[in-house]
Amino acid sequence: MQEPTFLILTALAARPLHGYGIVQAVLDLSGGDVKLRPGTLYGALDRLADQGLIEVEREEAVEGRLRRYYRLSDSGAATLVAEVGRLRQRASAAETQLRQRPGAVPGLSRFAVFSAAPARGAAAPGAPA
Amino acid sequence: MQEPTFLILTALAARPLHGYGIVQAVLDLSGGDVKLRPGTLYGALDRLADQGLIEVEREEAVEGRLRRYYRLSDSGAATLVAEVGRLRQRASAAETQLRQRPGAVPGLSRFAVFSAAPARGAAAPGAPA
DNA sequence: ATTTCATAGTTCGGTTGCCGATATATGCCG
DNA sequence: CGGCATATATCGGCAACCGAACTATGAAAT
Repeated sequence: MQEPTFLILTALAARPLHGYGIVQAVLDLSGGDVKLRPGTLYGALDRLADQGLIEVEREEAVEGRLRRYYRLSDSGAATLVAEVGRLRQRASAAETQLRQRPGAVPGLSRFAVFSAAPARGAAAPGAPA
Repeated sequence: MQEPTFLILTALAARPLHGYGIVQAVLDLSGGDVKLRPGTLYGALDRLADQGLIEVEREEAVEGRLRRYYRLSDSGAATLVAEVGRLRQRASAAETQLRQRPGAVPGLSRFAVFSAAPARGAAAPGAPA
């Protein structure tokens, strides 16, 4: 599963949202670095609905504009939970490997490798761009 | 960055490997669920070398068979570290959202949502397939 | 002796999912 | 009145991955 798809499921995990609401939620959840394009969003929405991971909850007409609300299905939630485990496992595996890297300083992992709050664009100390 | 690419960088983080060695390392690191296809592997290797994330360390001829060893560059290591932070952030965001999900039992997160060891194929308790 | 498997790499066609642009429509703000 | 935020639909193109076929050697199994 790719990042945009993962973030769409994530956005819908807390509550049903309509397309544009998903765009905003994903922007927020990703810390501002993933802005879903219409082609990505509606393509993914159709695909995920086909796969049964999400469902149309209801359709609302607000001021002439259509709002189609999507809800995460139970199967979608289970898929997302599995995917979270997968991401965590991948992150741990990479970290373990990086610690064995020639030149790696074992005791410095809590400085060099952050565990949350990515601080986008911040280079690892001592690691050249 | 997609999963196969991430795992290739991960495999090379500890030490240089040749193509076939990467396939085995990725299989191991992913807990057996990612078996790199040749098309994926050699395509990714060329691309990553172009991007400067990996470098050819040396070429060896063992019993008529060529072995081309690749090494993770400093820039590749920095990219991988950033990617690990990204994965962790995504995982946390999804978990936070899932806890707000209608029907989610707050105190049950350590049962329902595992933090490591995905246990592939295991459904979330109470969640239908 | 021959087949099969593991190792090791190359190439090519096909599919999927994402990107980017365009289009449509309404209401608000300057 | 033009631009912006809201809201969805659609289309062409591309990048990355998948799957299969091919070459080649040595070891193990039949």
